[in-house]
Amino acid sequence: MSIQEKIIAAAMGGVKDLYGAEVPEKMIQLQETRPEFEGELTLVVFPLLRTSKKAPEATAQDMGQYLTEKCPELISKFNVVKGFLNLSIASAQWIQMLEEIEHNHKYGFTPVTEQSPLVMIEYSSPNTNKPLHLGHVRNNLLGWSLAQIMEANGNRVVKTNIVNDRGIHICKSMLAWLKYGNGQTPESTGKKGDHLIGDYYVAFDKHYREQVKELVAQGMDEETAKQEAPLIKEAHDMLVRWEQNDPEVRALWKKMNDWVYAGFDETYKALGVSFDKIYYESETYLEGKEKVEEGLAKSFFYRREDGSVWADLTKEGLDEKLLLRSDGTSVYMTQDIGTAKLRFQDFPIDKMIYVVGNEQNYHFQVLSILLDKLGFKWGKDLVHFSYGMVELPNGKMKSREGTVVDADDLVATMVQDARAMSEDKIKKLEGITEEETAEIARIVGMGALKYFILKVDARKNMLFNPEESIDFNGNTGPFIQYTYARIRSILRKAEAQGITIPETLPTGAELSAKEVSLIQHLHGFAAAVRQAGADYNPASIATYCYELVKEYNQFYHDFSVLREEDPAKQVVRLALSAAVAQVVKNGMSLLGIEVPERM
RNA sequence: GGUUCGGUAGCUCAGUUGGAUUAGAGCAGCAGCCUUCUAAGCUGCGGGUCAAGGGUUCGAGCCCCUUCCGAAUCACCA
Repeated sequence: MSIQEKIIAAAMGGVKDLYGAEVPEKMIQLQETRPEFEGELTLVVFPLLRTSKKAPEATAQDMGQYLTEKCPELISKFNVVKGFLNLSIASAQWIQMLEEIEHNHKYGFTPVTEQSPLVMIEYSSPNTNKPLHLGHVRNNLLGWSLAQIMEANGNRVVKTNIVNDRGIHICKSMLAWLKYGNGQTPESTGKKGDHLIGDYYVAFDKHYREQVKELVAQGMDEETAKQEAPLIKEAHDMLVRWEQNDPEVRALWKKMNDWVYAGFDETYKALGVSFDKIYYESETYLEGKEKVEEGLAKSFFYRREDGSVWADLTKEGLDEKLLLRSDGTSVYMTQDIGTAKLRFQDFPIDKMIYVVGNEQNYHFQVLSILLDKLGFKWGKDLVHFSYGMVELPNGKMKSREGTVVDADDLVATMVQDARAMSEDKIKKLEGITEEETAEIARIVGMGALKYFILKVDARKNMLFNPEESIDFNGNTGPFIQYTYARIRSILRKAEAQGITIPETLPTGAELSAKEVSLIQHLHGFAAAVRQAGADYNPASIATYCYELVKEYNQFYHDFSVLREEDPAKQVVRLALSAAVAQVVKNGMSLLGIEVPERM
């Protein structure tokens, strides 16, 4: 039972003994005491006034008296400010709490068992016609972090990726490669496959627009020209041949997609993300048609004279939604239904989370209704983890204007910056090798990038200015990593000096306010993990880590661990430091951020 | 126009189910602190009509209503 729970139980008893009435638990409002007042926990008595029929001060006084007399081992003293009863908790209680946290290396995490709910998280979901950019980076980091958080909350997690590997956009790249590629390959050019394909996508667009321009110059109106340009016709023709399983087109398609996948794999590896199961739209898009036919048979959907199939969602306050085109081919929605079908065949999903940008809020609103109608039990409560766009100072990223921030470039820049940053500092570290230096630069650079993105509330659009490098000081990933490295250094030195943390901590030591506050904050990790899971909110974990570390740095500045002469105080401080390091490491792992032993 | 989501310091962002005279961090600016466990740190100063107005109550940045500003979306594109 935690200290909070003990106090709440005692306070409920107090209300009954003092005022003769049972009150529900939520009437006992316990919160952390503000730093400017004495005490650690505060009981807000306003909700109890109706029961006590006394003034706030008098009620708080009653309760304070009762609690100190009833549980002297728990509460050492109290003070009353208006309707706020500030309680000082006995040092021994805090030390005991610290001991529990320090012993449990997975403190705050709920174990996963065979019976745990199965949560599938879809994220990343790239197109195979261009390399990943900053928007994908946000998606991947959020998806990965969310997966870690769900797992820490005791869910079995299946991370999945749906690759959009078919459609007109891939045909454009293929066609451009055939026309202008001269047989280039990733090997012959030394270029990552995804970047190579991206170049051809751009090349297609360039030539296509030239053709359109030419047709317009010949007097054709622009809309017609866009449809009549020979290149786009060829691309459409290629798509038809693809759908007809033309061996030549399929072979080219496979070859080029494989180049892209090899490129993506490198980027995913650098970002530290992975998937348990990858789906390809080329394999799922036909499945959706069957489900639509099923829905048609059950009259969930209807067919128009031209043959197209629609869902009427006006009763749900939405529009009518197209599910199959008049030529019988499927649209985006149909594919998502097909993918859902396959997924449910593969896994007994209890909850489905889609990590997809907020531009698709409407799509998922509709998808949820459709999946529910079609009998997917998780359809109704599917979670669209909707995140905002990454904007540049002059607006959105636009590939046509060349303002896209490339994922690989960004990663390389971050690691480079971290390297430059650490150059002079790291030399001070004893016996540092080139490998370790490079590894630290990687960890710190990625830490800065990941934290920069994840600390922002996912729902919000966020700003990235390529002109300004991402910070390494202040509220940043490296700041947190640095604190971890400092603690590890203390722990190494303590070990070398033969100072160890005993199984049972001495409870006699008097704790400073800063130490108590740190233990309290450590204790809050479990609640922070729970909250992050309930809200699907990685940013709250980032904030938690920052605040914990900020507090530890103050402690670090004001107190010494190794030079403390009272052995009881020393081991408590050592245990406190070890616990902070452990919680920081676990917290950062929920963000997919590694922590270095030295930096 | 409908729907959804945002608006907090010069800039980037926190702010748990409503709680305490003074709404917090970081960056940028200024001023201090390294013979002592790593200065990627610590301390201090300046900086705000929490978009505006009304309401609910012991109490509102947070809840309700109206208005203003911004974003996304409302395709036989994905």
